[in-house]
Amino acid sequence: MTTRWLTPEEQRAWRAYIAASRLLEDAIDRQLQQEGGMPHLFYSVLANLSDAPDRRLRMTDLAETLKITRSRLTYAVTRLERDGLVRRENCRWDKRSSLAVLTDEGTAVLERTAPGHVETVRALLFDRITPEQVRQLEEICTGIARGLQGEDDGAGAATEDVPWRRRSTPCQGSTAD
Amino acid sequence: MTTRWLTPEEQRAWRAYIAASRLLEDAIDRQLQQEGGMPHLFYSVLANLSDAPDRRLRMTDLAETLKITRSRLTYAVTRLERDGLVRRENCRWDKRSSLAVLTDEGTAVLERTAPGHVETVRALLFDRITPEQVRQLEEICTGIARGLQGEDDGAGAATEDVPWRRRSTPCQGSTAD
DNA sequence: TAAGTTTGTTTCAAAGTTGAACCAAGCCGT
DNA sequence: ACGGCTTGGTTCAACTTTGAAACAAACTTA
Repeated sequence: MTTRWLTPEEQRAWRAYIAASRLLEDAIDRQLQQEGGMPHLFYSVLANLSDAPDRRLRMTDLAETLKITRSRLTYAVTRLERDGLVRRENCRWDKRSSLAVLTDEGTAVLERTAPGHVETVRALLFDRITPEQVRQLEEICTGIARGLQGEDDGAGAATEDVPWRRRSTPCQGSTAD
Repeated sequence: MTTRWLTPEEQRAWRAYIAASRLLEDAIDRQLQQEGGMPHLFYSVLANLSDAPDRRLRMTDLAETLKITRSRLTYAVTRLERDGLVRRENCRWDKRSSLAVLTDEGTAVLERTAPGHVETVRALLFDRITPEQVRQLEEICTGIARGLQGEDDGAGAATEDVPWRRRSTPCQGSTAD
């Protein structure tokens, strides 16, 4: 079958998207690196832990919400652990699992870093688009993400609710990425 | 001044965006790595050269359109050169500049790889959003990108039109990223 | 319960990225 | 023509990411 090339509109959108996403990530990484001494992903690890019940999360669950590989997360947590911002803990119910726990120092760093980060995200993104566009963006991205993750883990049966699989309870969450 | 945290809508949009962009890039990188033996960025280098007049571009110009650092581009081109897909050439007008030139082999690889790539972009993105959303996406991304690049090079005087700075002439361009 | 499978995590080497430092070559004013 | 500034590109070490392989602890089933 002959390739369905992109229409001119699609091409423009695609190029704009590539450009925007690269520029945005770069800018955020730079800001966070300068003011927090860590790349965006590492910040997200802290932020997600901070929003989790008891400030701890299983490696796999964290990797899944962050949409990264387990291997990548292992590296990040190892580094954050070396810096004392996170600590590893063994899961009591499943000896295979390990939990990443946000330390007090990690919390402090996060609290010190969050305002600048949010400021940046605002300045670069939300201050530049209308509320209507915020909705559109969410809508678009949600759809894309759904298509991309569901592919293998099927929208099938809900995960059994064993204690160590409990999903995060509502929290403040103003810093999470 | 107290931080202006993200509203719930903004948070949802931000998270959705992060998730979608990570998943999307990963999927595209995987596809291209498998079927083309190179990451997305390297493909984009080939695609952009292919669309350039005479299939060649100054390193700086290429880096600028790709929104990456010169250093990163140097690495990519070095690798592509090793693989014979790109060749470096000295600029006749400015001895500092070097041009990246797409070789015949590079063209061949690109032509062989492009359909699969476009297919993927379609399947993961454009087949999942409405034409209206394509427009919205372009609009949003264009705005963000504008804000992010203009910051230092000011929207000021247009670059002088010396021969080796000539901007690309219209081409087919159905594969460019 | 032993064998086989799946799940959770880490390890390791190869690949790619970052940012600062460096070297030329052009540009400008004197 | 000389010094100083800017521009184009590369280099290098430190860091991060990738993906396959290795382990170990559950789970399943005969």
